[in-house]
Amino acid sequence: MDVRLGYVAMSVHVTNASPSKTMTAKQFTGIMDREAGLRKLERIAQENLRNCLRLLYHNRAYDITFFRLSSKLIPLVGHELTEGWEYRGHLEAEFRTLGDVAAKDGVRLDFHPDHFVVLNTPRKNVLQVSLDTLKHHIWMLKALGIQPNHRCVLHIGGAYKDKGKAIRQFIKNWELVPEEIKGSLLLENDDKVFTAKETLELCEALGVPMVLDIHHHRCNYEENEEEIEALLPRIIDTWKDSPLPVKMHISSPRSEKDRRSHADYVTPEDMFPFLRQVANYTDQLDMMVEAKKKDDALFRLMEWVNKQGEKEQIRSLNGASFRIH
DNA sequence: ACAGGTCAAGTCGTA
DNA sequence: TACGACTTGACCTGT
Repeated sequence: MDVRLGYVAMSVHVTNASPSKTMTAKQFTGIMDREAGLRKLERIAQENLRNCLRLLYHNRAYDITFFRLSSKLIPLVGHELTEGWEYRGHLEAEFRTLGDVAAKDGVRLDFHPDHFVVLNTPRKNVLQVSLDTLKHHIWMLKALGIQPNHRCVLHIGGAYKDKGKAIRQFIKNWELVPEEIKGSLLLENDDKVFTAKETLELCEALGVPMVLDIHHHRCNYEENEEEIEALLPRIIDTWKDSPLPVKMHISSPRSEKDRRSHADYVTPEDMFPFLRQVANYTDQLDMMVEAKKKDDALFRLMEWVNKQGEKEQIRSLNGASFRIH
């Protein structure tokens, strides 16, 4: 199986290159001239996009071809204070440049809209805002020149004291989700509420590919649930109609006491034995490394591959990719 | 330069 | 009904 590693949003090696610079609503309100405020937001967004471009050049230099974009590229977009803001024309050129570089390098880009996007909410207004946020993500993907299919990862959402009911609410709300948004989505198991098995069953019912987060699974599974390997063929099968390789998430626990939080680095023992299991079911995998040390965690894993890999029958391909037998 | 508090958004537990 | 925790980087304020 060929594995390609990716990292999330920002680099610890490229400094002063945040893609998530922002302005608070309070600051925005304090600017007397609203138009001047909007121009400032546009300048911040342009800076974020230029920083993303620097990250893509960094990725190019190290053969990293899998990357999650920040969902905070455009500050205050979707907030009621900026209603009617015509930001698109001001940012199209930057998005196109980014998309061109990513396409040239064969980079897989995706988003993980944050936890305010909740598709199984019983509140109409929350659903509406969530859908608006997703529409905005689809606009960004198109501005990058990317087909929006299977690019936005979400969790199922809240439990609302009854997980069965919460799943039924998801399916009910799904009817209200525009087709284009449905097609852009992926669902991921979370670390507190919905287990891998529950997420898988929903994905199968809706025809949505599933992103398995193995760390979340280790934090959250039913006692009587089958081993993860029993679910792997079905998880991988949810990708059969996708143009993209299967994607999973990996991280290590911060500490024994705080097992849910992400550690600085990924412990090889947390990853490679698991990859061997996955390799029984697919020959290609994109693995998103969710570690505090971002790209440095990825470099450390590749160092391990280069040093220890041979005796484990793991061979470095180029940059952040390797082959596991 | 640095430490500590605050920030749009949702959900959940507690009071 | 209201509030802090959750979690996170960025930014502000005070020193």
